[in-house]
Amino acid sequence: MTRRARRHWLLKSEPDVYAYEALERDGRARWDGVRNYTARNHLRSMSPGDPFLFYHSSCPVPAVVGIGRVVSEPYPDPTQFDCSSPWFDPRGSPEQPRWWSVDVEPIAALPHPVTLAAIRADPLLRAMLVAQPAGARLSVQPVERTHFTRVLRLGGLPASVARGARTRPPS
DNA sequence: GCCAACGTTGGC
DNA sequence: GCCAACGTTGGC
Repeated sequence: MTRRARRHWLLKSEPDVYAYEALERDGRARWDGVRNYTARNHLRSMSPGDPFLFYHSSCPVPAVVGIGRVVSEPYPDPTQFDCSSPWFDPRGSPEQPRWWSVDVEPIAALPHPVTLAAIRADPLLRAMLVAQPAGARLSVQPVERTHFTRVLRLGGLPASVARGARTRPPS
């Protein structure tokens, strides 16, 4: 059986709403509520095992603060069917879902968060979408492997951390 | 709080 | 299909 190469991603969250620490606390979370078609398309092309950068946005110091991994296949975002949810969307039906989710788990916090300013200041990183005016607002972004590795290096994590199976200690 | 950038909606 | 109006995101 052949496996497709891992893709790398960047997921944004406002720390006031759902911080990286919350993902560590929860151990696993559904990444739902994405209501942008480009971001949706990225979500839908994720595969279990794909690593991602966890980025804090709309806060005093926007930064990549941790990494995690996708742990499910993409599936219809249940909040679109829930009329009590703020993300309810009557245009989506179980037969023809409009919005998608994946489940994610934390891998590790970055010992040194990599700030947006640092990304822009680094010749190897400044091409990242998150640093571009055109990409800054996209909440689910693809990340090049070289960029992913570089962020880990600047953040003080060995690259092997993202490759291993489960690195969090059992609790 | 301001504002630039961009996505979405809806009239035509 | 075009485009103006509007809403949202997110850095500063």
